[in-house]
Amino acid sequence: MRPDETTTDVLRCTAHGLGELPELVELAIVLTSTMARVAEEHELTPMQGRLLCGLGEQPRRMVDLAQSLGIEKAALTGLVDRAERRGLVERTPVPGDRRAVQVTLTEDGGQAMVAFGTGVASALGELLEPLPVKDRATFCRLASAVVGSARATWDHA
Amino acid sequence: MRPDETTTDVLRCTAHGLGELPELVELAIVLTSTMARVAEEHELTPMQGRLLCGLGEQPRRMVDLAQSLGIEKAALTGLVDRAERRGLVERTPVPGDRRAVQVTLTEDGGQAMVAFGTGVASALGELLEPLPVKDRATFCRLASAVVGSARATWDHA
DNA sequence: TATTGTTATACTCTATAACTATA
DNA sequence: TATAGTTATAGAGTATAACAATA
Repeated sequence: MRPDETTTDVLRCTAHGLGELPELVELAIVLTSTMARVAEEHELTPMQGRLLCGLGEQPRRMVDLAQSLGIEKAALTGLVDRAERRGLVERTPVPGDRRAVQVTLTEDGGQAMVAFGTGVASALGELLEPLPVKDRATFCRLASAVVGSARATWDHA
Repeated sequence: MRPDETTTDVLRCTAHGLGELPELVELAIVLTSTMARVAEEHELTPMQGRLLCGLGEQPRRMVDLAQSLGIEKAALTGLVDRAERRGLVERTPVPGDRRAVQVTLTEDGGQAMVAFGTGVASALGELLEPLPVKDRATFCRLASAVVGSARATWDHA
């Protein structure tokens, strides 16, 4: 099922004077739904997609991954359990610290990761396609600026 | 817990030639996290926030709401059950169709809806604050265009 | 027969608290 | 003591399938 507008209705009422912010709410929903659709096409949950992408570069420890994904380590335990059960990732020991474990991509997981990544990039590309070429770059640049300042704020707090 | 980058890593590897699309993935995460944070500040789940906003204008029927939110009607039953248990909404009969029910905001639900909507608008406003004034409008305009074309595509399919 | 909504069931994602093992 | 990770528990959100009541 695909969402249409809803959350934005109230913003149109309560946020007058605040500009076109409701568009950002819809944008969040469109982007999130798009990624969820791509994940589903590859038989992944959105969170599994993010997990695989987090392992694209190299194995990561649980603490590290939990932080990257913005979830508690206990939640990650379950996430990795399920991904492991599906043959996407493996837990391996970390040399030099017998408390820790590394999570690594399996062969299948690596393929799923690449397929998902490619699919997301392609789907987002299609989303921008209707825009004039010049606007696409502008939009990405501004998106990047917003993300950057948001992260800067969070890191301070 | 707040997420940092992760999903975008693989895109940087697999999506070369596709431009700055990874920024859009991060943007989705930043926007979604921001709305989740605001919901939490008002003791709502993100989905409850969306539900309340969907009822801001007038009562809605279950089928209608499920469609707006992009979930199955059975899932909406549970969502409304929990919201009703918290005193945010009520189920009332629809005159003229004894199969249907309307969902309406309670007094509390209405206040929560306005508070949440205001909070979201304010939080999104802060997110744009670091941008030059001119860029803010541009960003919202482009966001609106992306959303519009995405919805147009979905409506066709 | 078709539509509206609920119930039953199962799974994913999440948090908190308590625990084990290692540093 | 502090850190890494798991287990236990509880709750939210979701889908599918089967169902009841009404149109």
